[in-house]
Amino acid sequence: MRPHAETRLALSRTDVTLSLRLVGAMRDAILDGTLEPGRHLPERELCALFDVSRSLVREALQALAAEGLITIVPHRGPKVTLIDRDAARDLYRVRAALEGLACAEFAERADASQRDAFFAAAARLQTLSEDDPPQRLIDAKNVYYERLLSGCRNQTLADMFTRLNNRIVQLRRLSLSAAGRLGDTLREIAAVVAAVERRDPVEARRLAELHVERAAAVADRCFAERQRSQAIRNQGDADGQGNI
Amino acid sequence: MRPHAETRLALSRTDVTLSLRLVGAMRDAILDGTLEPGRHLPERELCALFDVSRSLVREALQALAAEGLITIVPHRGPKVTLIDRDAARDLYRVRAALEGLACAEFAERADASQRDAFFAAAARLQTLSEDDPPQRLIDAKNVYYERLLSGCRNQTLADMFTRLNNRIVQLRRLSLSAAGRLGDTLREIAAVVAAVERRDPVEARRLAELHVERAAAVADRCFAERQRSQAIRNQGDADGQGNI
DNA sequence: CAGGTTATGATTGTCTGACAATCTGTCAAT
DNA sequence: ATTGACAGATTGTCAGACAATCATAACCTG
Repeated sequence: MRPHAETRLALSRTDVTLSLRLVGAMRDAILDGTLEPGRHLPERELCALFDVSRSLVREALQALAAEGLITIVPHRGPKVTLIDRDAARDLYRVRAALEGLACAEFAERADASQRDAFFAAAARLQTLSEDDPPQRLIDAKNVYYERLLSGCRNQTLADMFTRLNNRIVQLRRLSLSAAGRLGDTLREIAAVVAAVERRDPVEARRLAELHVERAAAVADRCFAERQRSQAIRNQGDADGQGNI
Repeated sequence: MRPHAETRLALSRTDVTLSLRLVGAMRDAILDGTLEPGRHLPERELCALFDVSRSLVREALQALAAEGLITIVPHRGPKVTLIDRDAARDLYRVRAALEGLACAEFAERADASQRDAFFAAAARLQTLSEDDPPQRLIDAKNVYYERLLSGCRNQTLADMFTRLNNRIVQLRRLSLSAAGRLGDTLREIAAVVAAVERRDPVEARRLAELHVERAAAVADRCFAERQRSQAIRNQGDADGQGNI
């Protein structure tokens, strides 16, 4: 399993089948907001949209449902999972634990080149400001996490974190735009990176958890505001998503 | 989402369709070892085994693959995921983080009845000894975890932990039988429960993590022994499972 | 008009059969 | 023994069919 010389030469066995590409395409469409949260997704519509047969659509739906990105209610069809305030809180708490673990693992296990790559991504992140286009920020953060996870040498952690993060993406679209938050974010991350740099897993973990908790608080405040402004007009579709 | 009175009366919308029952049946078959780890699973064989069509089998396979219980290599078909030593280590590290979080959350958020139920399960666990049939031990542990998770009031955490635990089950079949381990296990758990009882989330978390780390060490030792005894006879199917 | 009932259309759940693409193993040829 | 070609088995993908169920509109009935 550990990459030997030959492993580098092997062509990727993934992404060859239509099935896999479909799952990827649907996932992307959900993550980038093309398929909005809460949206109902009739199978035939998906067939037309991606130009594949119903079999493939249904297989892909099963996979995405297992990832939590869509929610299937029997006989009623799939919907893009909608995250309410409580669910968001839940997600962030788990994320705090996983991100903390990731930072600790990285601090302990990453090799020199993985550390270099990670610090480079962290430095790149610090150069950004609120004026930059949001996509650039998102990309930079993705690279940062990608390298963090790859240095952990823990595939299970990487998979679980990535999935969790995917589910949170739609929230970030709201909470990241919170005014003045970027500065705090970068400071918090810098502290984490510093701890990682001096190979202090305990402190890296603590700071990473703190960072996520702060982000969660911001997100929760966004929910509170949205809730207040939207008043009491939405009770029809507020449920129907808890039991994934 | 929070269980109100009506929620208790609602009939489970789940488990009605054949599809869902199939996934459950296949999951059970993997967890109880009927389908051994590493075993190749041709679709037609599964069709015959569960008496359903290929469509359903393929959908179920997608779901289980997303859970990590089976591994699908394109054009080569599905296999029951085999967990090697490194993967086991990875799983246990994540589990330590999640179990620690769960205990902390429970200590902070469980209500009186959830605490009662949990303590009862913990007490039941303490009554067991190495002489009891292993199935009874497994059942008791399952109840313990079930109540722990339900008291966390965090569905995401419950789902992720349950899945992780499912993947670890096949390991437990080996490591739990480690001689003399049960006493330690029970002592460690008792310490966790005590911390939960006095509502000390920080300590509960620390002790839970410690407990899982100990279990991981035992499992790793089992791997080391098995590796030494099995020598070098298995290189044909040792790989083929890293990239889930 | 309110409230419940039935008919209707749309969507999902499940099966079957088909065929191309790909893998695995065999067997002959060098 | 290595190479190459071939055959059988398995997966990947599609299309079509029909029953079960849901959502809704039309319909009674009081």
